[in-house]
Amino acid sequence: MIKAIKGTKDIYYPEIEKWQFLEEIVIDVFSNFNYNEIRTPIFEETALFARGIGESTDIVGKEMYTFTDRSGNSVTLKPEGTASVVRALLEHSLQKAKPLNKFFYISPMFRQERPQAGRLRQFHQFGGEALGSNNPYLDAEMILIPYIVMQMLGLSDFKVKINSLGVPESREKYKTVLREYLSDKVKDLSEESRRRYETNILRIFDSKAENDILIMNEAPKILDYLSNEDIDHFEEVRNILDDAHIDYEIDEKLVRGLDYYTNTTFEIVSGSVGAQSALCGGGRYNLLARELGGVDIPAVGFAAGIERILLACKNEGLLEFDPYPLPLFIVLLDKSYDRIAYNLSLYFRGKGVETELDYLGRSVKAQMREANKNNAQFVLFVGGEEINESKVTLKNMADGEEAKYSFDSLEEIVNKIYSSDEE
RNA sequence: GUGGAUGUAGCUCAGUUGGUUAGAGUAUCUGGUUGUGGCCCAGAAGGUCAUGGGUUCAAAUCCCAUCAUCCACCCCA
Repeated sequence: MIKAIKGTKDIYYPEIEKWQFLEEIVIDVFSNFNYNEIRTPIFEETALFARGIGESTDIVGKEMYTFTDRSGNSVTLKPEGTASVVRALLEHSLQKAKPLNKFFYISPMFRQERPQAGRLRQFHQFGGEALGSNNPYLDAEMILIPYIVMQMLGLSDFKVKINSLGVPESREKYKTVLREYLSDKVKDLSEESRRRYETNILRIFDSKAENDILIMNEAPKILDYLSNEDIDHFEEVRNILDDAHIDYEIDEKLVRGLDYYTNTTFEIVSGSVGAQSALCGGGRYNLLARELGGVDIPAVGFAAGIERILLACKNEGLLEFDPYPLPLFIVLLDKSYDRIAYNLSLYFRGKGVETELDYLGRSVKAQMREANKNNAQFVLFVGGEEINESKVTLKNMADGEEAKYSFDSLEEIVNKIYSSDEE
C-alpha cells in the first residue's frame, strides 16, 4: 500500500477543527493589525533560499527539498516564508506602491529533517512580515501578534525571549572577542561545539552540554558590543513591550540560525511540548532586501509553527471541543419518497441550515442513531401517513416534541431551527 | 546523519516459561427494548500478529535482516 511520505501527515477529523479554529484566530488577529494576506508559490528558484537564508546554514546546506525540473532548473520547496515574501515585494516593486507593506501568510513549509515530536518534514507556519520601516514598534508588534494568538488559544505555559544581534559589523567584532575568550577553553568544549568554534561560533550558545553551558555563561555578552544606535533601538523595543504588558526575558544566548537577522531577534518557547520547544521565532532583517534585490528595505518578521502550537494546546488540555451540533437531519420513513427528502435537504441547505440525510438506504432506527451521532438538534420525518396530506413532521431532539408542517409552510421550520439556535 | 524504543482488528491495547480455532474495550453493521434516537441488551463483521528468512514437533512469543513509526541528539517553527 502506498503511504504518506515520511514526516508528512494527513489532517482530517477531528484535528482539522482545531486547525480551522486556530487559523480563524490568526486571520482575525492579523486583520486587526491591518496585515494583508500573501500567498506565494510553494516552490521557488533554489538561488532565492541559498542567497536569502545563507549558504552556510543547516537549512540550506542539508535540509532543503531541492530538485531539478524537466527544464533543467533547480527548484526548492520553500523551507521558510520570509525569502519568498521579500522576493514578491521586490518583483512587484511593492515598496514603491506603498512605503510600508504588512503581510501575513499561513503556509506549508518543507525541510528534510529526521521527524520528531513537533518536527515534521512538511510542517505549517503562520507568519507576519512588515517591510519598509525600521520603527521599533514593528519589532514589538511581531512579538505582540503571536503572543495575542497564543493568549486567545488559552495557552499559558510559554515565555518570550528577546535579544539583539546588532548590525553585521558589531556582530563580527563580537565574534572576534568571543573567539579570543574561548581560545584556551576550546579543548574543554563538547565535540559539537569545537566544530562550531570553527564554523559558526555563535551557535555554541545553543549547546545543551552542561560544561558548554557553564563556559558560555561566563562568556562576553553581545549586548556590550552593539553600537549606540542598536542599543537605543533594542531599548525602545523593550519599553514598548513593557508598556504593552508583555512578559519577556532577555536571552543573550539567543542567536538565530538564519543569516539574514539583524538587531532584534526573539523566540516564544513552550514548556509543555518536548525538545522542539520553539513555538515561534523571528527578528529584524534589514539587509535581506539588499541581498536579494539591491534595494535597502528595513523589515521585521516572525513565523510560528502550527503543529507545535497545537501540540502545546493539547498538552495544556485546550481545544477539546464538543462535537458540533447539526441543526437538521432528515429521516426517510418510506424509501419511495427519497427524491422529496433530497429536495427538502436542498431547500434547507439553501436557507443556510446545515442539513444531513441518509445516503445508505438504512432503517429508520439506523437513521435516528446516525442523527444522534451527528448531534442533531432537529429531525424531519418524511413519509408516513402525513405525507398524504403533504405534511412532514419536525422533532426537537432535545425534548422529543413533534409538530407537523405542510409543504407550503417550510419557512416556519427554518425559523423554528434558527430561533432555537439563539437560546 | 547518530542513538534508543516500538510494530497484534479502523483506534487504544492484552496475549503467561514457545503449545489447539489470537482476545478485550471502543468504533462499525444488524436486531431487541424505548413513543422513531441517546442508556441498556443480543448478535455480526473485522487480523498475512509490519515484511522476509531462520531455530523448533510447534512461533504473535526465540534469533537475524529489512521496512515503518515514535522519542532524543542535531537543527529549528
